Amino acid sequence: MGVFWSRGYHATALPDLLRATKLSRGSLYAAFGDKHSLFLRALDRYIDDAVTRLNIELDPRKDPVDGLRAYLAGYVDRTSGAHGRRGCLVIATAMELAGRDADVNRRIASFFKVMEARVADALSRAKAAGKLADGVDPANAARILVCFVEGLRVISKTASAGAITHAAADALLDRFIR
Amino acid sequence: MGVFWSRGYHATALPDLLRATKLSRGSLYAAFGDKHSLFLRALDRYIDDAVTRLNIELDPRKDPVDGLRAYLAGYVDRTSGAHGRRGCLVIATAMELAGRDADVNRRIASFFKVMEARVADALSRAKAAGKLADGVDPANAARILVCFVEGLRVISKTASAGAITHAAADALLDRFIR
DNA sequence: TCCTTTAACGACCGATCGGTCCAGATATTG
DNA sequence: CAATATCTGGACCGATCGGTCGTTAAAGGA
Repeated sequence: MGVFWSRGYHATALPDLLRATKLSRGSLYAAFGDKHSLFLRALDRYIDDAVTRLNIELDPRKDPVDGLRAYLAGYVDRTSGAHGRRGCLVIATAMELAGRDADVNRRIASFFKVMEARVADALSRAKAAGKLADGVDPANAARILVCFVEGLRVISKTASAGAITHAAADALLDRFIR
Repeated sequence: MGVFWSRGYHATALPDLLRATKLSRGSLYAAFGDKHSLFLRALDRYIDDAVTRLNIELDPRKDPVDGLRAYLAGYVDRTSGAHGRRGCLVIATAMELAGRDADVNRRIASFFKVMEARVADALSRAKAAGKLADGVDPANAARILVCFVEGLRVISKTASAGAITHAAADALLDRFIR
């Protein structure tokens, strides 16, 4: 997974995968089929990890505002420094392959949908608890937050997301909660 | 430019470029040097176009709030339907090459910086005109808006940005202006 | 112990990659 | 019109791509 994450699909050559898996060519093809299948496996694992984290942070049994704060803070941290420059496998894959690879497209679309749904759910719970500012629609706000964090990962491929970003994330959430 | 935009750097092979430029291999190399130089040229043109548009939309002589609205609306439109699925050359390049190509990194970083600066400037002017909501910091809000639009381009690689997105963009801006 | 079965290995494959270079067409000039 | 300069096209190059396959080593059972 790591090698695809660091380099992207096309830029990852068989020798890279062999080095990463410590397998020989033959064994790798016996175990995973082909490069594309192996990539799909890696992508699935990456997405699983992300969804798991999402389910923890935005757990319905926890306070939704705390959850949202943790969700945003997690993204800010993950986009800082070296981690940030590594980027995000989902976004890189979306830009590189989503348009021409149906298997990939399905996975990415579903992931974004799940994330937006989880965030929207947390916002709805916050609204029900009277913790949202007036006139905030959970669906719209969820899309805003998701776009914000994904955009974060993009711009922090080049510029490190420093203190400003943390402040921006806080400021964004503060616009929604009361 | 179009072929790099549609396919990405690595996935664009010489034959694609020959077809797109209607040049032969020899002529193309005489005119542009190599694939990398040609790509940089395409990237520069793409960025130039974007900056030009930015300068028009956020022209200091026009109303900053109108400008910001046009800026957001432009991105939403550009991420809808087929245009959206084509994605954004800057983002795709950022994810694909920024980490390993200094020339590319410089261009992308500078572009994001310019965009954020233009947006922050418009927000500052809006604040000076008393059009911003209480407690809104132009620098933070600028980062939020930039991340939002870039995130928009990412998620609309798979899901079409429909009416919800338009509403989200409006909702976001409405949180900042009074 | 020896034979069978399984799994790992890397040499090898055709295709295609980015890049070079020369033959021939075209245009220019005296 | 002829000689020269310019440019273009595509054959060709070594390297590397993703993928296959025969060989060899290891493991399991009788």
